[in-house]
Amino acid sequence: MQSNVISFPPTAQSQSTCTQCRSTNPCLVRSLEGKLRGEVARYVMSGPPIRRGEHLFRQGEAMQGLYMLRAGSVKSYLDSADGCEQVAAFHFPGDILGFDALAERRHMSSAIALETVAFCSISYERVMTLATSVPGFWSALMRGAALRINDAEQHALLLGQKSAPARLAAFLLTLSHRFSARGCSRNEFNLSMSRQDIANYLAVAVETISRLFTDFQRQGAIVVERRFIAIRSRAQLEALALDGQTMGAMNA
Amino acid sequence: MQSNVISFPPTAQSQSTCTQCRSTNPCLVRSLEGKLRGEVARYVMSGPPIRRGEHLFRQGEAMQGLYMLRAGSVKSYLDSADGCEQVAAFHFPGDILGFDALAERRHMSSAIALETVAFCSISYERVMTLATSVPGFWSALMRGAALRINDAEQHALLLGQKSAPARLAAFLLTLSHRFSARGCSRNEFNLSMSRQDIANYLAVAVETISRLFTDFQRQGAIVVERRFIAIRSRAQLEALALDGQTMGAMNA
DNA sequence: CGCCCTTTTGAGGCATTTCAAACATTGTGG
DNA sequence: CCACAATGTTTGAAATGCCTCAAAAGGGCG
Repeated sequence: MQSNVISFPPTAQSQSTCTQCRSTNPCLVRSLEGKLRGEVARYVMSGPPIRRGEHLFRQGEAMQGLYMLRAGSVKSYLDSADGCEQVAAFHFPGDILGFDALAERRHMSSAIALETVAFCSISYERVMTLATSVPGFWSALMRGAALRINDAEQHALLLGQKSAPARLAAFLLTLSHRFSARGCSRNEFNLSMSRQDIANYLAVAVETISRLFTDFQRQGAIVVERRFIAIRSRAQLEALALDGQTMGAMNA
Repeated sequence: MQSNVISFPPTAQSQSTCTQCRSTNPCLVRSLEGKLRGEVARYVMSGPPIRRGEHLFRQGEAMQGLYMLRAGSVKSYLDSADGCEQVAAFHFPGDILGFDALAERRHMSSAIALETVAFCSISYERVMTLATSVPGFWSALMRGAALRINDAEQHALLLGQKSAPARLAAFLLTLSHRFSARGCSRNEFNLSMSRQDIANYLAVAVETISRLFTDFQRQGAIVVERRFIAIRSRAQLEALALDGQTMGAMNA
């Protein structure tokens, strides 16, 4: 698959597009108070969109800054020493990417566009400056990082405690929730990721995903047609998602 | 298991113990420059130690602040809707806990002491204040959060891409690394967690952990005696850790 | 229109789990 | 200090969910 490396948006004072931004998606800048918003907006860069298969950043690269998704969707994944890949998360408009690089100033994961993606960015230096000068900006960032932690921990819970059917059901419900939070239908949506991506994220074989989709449909819980998903019976899906798995898994 | 709820250290101006602290472990405060250190140290509270089985905080509780481990070890875990538990991480001296609560101001996971634990804490309000007033404090915190993200993502990779033997081998190597980074032997150490905890963290059955320990020992890679572990052949362990698992898992 | 990649479907195999039962360890009260 | 209970650990044998392999069907795109 083609994967051009995307150059970071120019650091020169390219005009911030925040003032003209018509996006209705959640946004780090827009969440700030009016006066502070302008302060931050000055440093938000907006580069050209990137297309499917292009990387926002790659594991091992030096950190440039943080990225804010404005449109499209992104998959982030890790490469292990032995060449395996693990999809860590899917990102949608309003999500902030790049926290993984804040410890070592170097990306510990890669992020690739699943479809054409528009995004904004703030350089690491600006982030540092703004964090201590603009009240609210720091906590907004910290909140973003905390959300990523929560999401990653939930991911581990999913992989560790749920059966394959429960993982897929929970995945669909999570997507539904995220879409509805962005003003989209919570019962009908299109998947921007392939079956392969879903399989990897859920740590099951592609064939299993395929079989489960048809099973779920046969049960009347959903309707699947290629990448289109319609939730027919949320209750049924929720029941499927609760089916624990294997081992007792009790501790503490 | 008894699990008394530990009250948060008094918010009254109890003297910070930072100045008298003799700990040689990594520390958020000690990592700051001399002058700033004093500024932060004023707000670091030190409560009484808690014993094995007592909680630092519980999932769902309102966030009080952040905790810095000074001695002992802690296990953090998530409860899912259907009563399953998933161990998310093990924490050792120098680690910061509580980031999981920064998004909702409410803990999304629980933390329980595996042995007697000494810790310091900073209230949420102080964290907010210090973050914008003390240069370096913000980035130190952010770094802590980023480390937690990296760790959680590695955890998902482990669960998603490795066979049971590879998971255990990788786990032992990670422990070895963390202990050596704290000045302890990297080849001999005592596990502070039970087989059950390890099994849950690695998402395999307890019996499997038990069998693997004896296998590893039989292969000459390690010596196990109760909770004591000695690494005999690091190379062999590393080979075991690399054994990928199941499915091709290629994407991007 | 044909090649290529993704998705689907089927059959068999295997790593791990589950179940069952000894065994060791720790803590407790007499 | 020793039985006793409770918990944690080990070991064996059988069961199973999911993977692997194999191959066909379906779409997208040059």
